[in-house]
Amino acid sequence: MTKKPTKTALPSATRAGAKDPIPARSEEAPASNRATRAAERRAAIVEAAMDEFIARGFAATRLDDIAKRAGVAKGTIYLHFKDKESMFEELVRIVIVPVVARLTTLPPPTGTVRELIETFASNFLKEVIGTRRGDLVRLIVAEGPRFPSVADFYYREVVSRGIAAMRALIELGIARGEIREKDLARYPQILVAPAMIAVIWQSLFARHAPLDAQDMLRVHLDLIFGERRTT
Amino acid sequence: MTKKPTKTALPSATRAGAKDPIPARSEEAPASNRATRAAERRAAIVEAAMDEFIARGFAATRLDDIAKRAGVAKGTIYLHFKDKESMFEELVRIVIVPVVARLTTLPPPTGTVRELIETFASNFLKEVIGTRRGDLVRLIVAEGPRFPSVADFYYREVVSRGIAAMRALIELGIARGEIREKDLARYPQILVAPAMIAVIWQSLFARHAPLDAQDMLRVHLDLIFGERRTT
Amino acid sequence: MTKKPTKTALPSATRAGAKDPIPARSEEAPASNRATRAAERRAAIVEAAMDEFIARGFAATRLDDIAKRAGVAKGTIYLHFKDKESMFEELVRIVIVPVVARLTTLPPPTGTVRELIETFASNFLKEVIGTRRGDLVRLIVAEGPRFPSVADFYYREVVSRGIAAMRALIELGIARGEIREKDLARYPQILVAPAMIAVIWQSLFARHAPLDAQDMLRVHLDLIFGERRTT
Amino acid sequence: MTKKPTKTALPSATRAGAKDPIPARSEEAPASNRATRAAERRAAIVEAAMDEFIARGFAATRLDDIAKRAGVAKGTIYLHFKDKESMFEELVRIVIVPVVARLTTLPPPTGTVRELIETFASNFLKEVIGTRRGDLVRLIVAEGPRFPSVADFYYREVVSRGIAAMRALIELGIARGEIREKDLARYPQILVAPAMIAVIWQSLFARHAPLDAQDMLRVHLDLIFGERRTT
DNA sequence: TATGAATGAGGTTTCATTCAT
DNA sequence: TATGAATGAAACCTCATTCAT
Repeated sequence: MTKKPTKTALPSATRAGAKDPIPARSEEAPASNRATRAAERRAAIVEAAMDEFIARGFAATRLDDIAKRAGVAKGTIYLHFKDKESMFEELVRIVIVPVVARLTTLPPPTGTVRELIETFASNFLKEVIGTRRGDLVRLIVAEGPRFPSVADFYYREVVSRGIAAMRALIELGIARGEIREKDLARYPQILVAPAMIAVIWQSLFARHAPLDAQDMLRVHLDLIFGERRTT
Repeated sequence: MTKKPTKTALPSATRAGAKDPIPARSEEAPASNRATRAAERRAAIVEAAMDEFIARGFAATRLDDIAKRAGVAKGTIYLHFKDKESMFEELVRIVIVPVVARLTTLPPPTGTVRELIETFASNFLKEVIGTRRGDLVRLIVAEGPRFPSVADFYYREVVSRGIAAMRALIELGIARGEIREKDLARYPQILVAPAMIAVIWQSLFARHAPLDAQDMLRVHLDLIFGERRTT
Repeated sequence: MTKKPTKTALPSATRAGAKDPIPARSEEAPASNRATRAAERRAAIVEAAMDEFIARGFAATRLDDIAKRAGVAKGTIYLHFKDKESMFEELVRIVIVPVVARLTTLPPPTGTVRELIETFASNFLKEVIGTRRGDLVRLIVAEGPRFPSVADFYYREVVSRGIAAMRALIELGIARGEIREKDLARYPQILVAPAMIAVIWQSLFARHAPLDAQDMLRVHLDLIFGERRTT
Repeated sequence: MTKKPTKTALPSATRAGAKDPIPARSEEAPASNRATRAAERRAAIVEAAMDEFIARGFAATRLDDIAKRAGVAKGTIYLHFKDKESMFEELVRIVIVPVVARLTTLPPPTGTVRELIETFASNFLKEVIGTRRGDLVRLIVAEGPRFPSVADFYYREVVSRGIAAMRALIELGIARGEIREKDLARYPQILVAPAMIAVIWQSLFARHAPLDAQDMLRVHLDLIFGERRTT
């Protein structure tokens, strides 16, 4: 018994339909050809790697664990990624791109600006706070300085777009007279700051003092729109 | 690499006292005895370790580099710290405690609440943004989940106190009629959120889009206090 | 820098023909599949480790030397054993088990009890004295107190069985009238004591005063069986 | 370890009269001068080192622990011993010499040979079994091969003398007709073998199966002297 | 003589990466 | 394409020894 049998026994099936729509259609597509199999494996690796990187950070994550969690051999990872570092960099892209894609498919703006922002923020909080996507934000904050390409990508794809979108909304609100503070358009960061804080708070301090992010956001919007809103 | 020998630049400090009855020690190099030397070394290690941990994160930091940067041998570190992990945990305490101590030495509250907050925040930004203390915040965000004791300590010593202090100020502002949004007292996090965002922004995105934290804070305070203030 | 740079200086030459039956059988062993190769490596590590542990004791043995002697990389050892300590513990089992297995395949007891014991002891001495198995006994004596599990295992598998077997023989001898000293059955240790002493003597004092273990044993049996036997 | 120990060459002068009568006269010599203090420290180091070496073996013993146990600073050890290896070698001498000295001051042989041996053996067992002296035997068995000078010294001072003394006794017994087995004089080891076994048994297996060494020895002597003795 | 902080070589162990199958 | 045994550089940590006090 010199070796731990491990086996972990959680092949890709385990988290099957849980996250993205990609993997584990094995029963309905038994004839899965080679390309499909490869794509499934790659997806499994991506899933597993995200989980591990989020849980441990880049340096402390072992490829061995990723392989086990993905249900592939260690060497297989190198068929899909050049090395650990570029895997991490690609990963962030792979995970972020569909999120951005979905967000940029904005619903047609209807209602007041406050309603728009409130709806958007509410969805954001629901989909991010306490989820893996929230941890991804924390991961980027953590590893950004050591992975400038990751920080750059994140800024380009997420932050700058988000800031621009917020600015557009703020300007609309100002034009419509919903927002009085005109300088807010220069700092859309203020709009999202509480949401970011909520995400980080959740990871670090939730067990000491739970934070009702939705309610906090409502108070914040009251500050900006200067009125009370009964939710 | 990151090495920076430093050498601590200890002057020769001709140890006197015990033997030579003719001291002849320079008045500016006071009795560098063994305990003092040890304390200096420990301080050098703390400095070096903070730099390395901030630059690389916990897992990627090599004790070898810390030793080189501190100008001591590898083994010397183990005279002061049990192992890498407890060194990290102690480090956060060592660096945070004096900061907290200074902040809790509150200046006598004079002027309007807005002036109080503005002064405090301005000092905070000046002393934190872009400094190692700001990076420490990012480090805690990054490593917190893997070092619960660090997150706990930070919450207990910094976050909970800061929240309490902010809440007191907010309630004072509400009582004095400076702040209209009464619910703000329930979420002092809103007050500090832009400052936190500024700290993180500085680490990650400053080179893409510099952020005038002081000005942003002024806008934020305008939202809260509902008036324009000429700085 | 208190010790010489070591140099080890025991390249593959050391174990030359001694243990590796492994290589260069390319034409007759085409079926050397991965599992077989792994088993061979494991066996090589076991061999090398036994040699090193016997030569230096547990604490002074370097895994580096074991690896070199076994012709594998240092990391390979950790594919087969959890760490140095459990390697040592397993090793003792690995080496002892087949010996015990062979001994418990008792030959059919024929002849007088003295003949039985004499044959058994003679074989024992031939197979143990001056061989690595003898050194293993010394190793267990040396490390036993620091490895209770090893001492326990050795007691359970070897000592208690050996004692029981000796006791059975003694009782048979008493019943048949060959042995007069009835109390001997209470202390079968007396029967084997000279053999143990011979093993230890061989390791420590042979170069000062060689000991004819076979002859000594004959004298000892004369004491027990009370008669002269012409060998 | 890679260094050959040896270095032997310690002439008897080294420890000349230095160590036997030394220790602990602190209460009767309150004016303990420097030489006395040094001798006391040295004795404390010897005591502590023996305990540690016996408990852990040579390689696993830390000078730090010896120093702590002896109540001196680590550096002090180097004022008394050249290094760890020669300390170990000297230690064995220091501890063994007075024992040998006492044993060689034999009481005048009176009574039957069996009585002589019985008395001697009884004292031996009482003073050795389960005491640190017994562990010293095990220590020498353990470290002997790596410290030839220790094994040599032990053989010269203890083993060869003991064998010679036993042989003389056996020959006396044969001459007096107490011992019938004349060949026993060629293997005095047989006489002491059970005692040695008892010593080792005590260290390793006592908790599994306690051994009444005194009683075992009586049975053994019955074998040799061919008679029953009522104790 | 005594101290103990400091050293740094060397030990054990880990893990990203390779490569024969 | 996939595997996973094997590698070996490099990390953490220990501890015999030195030396300034």
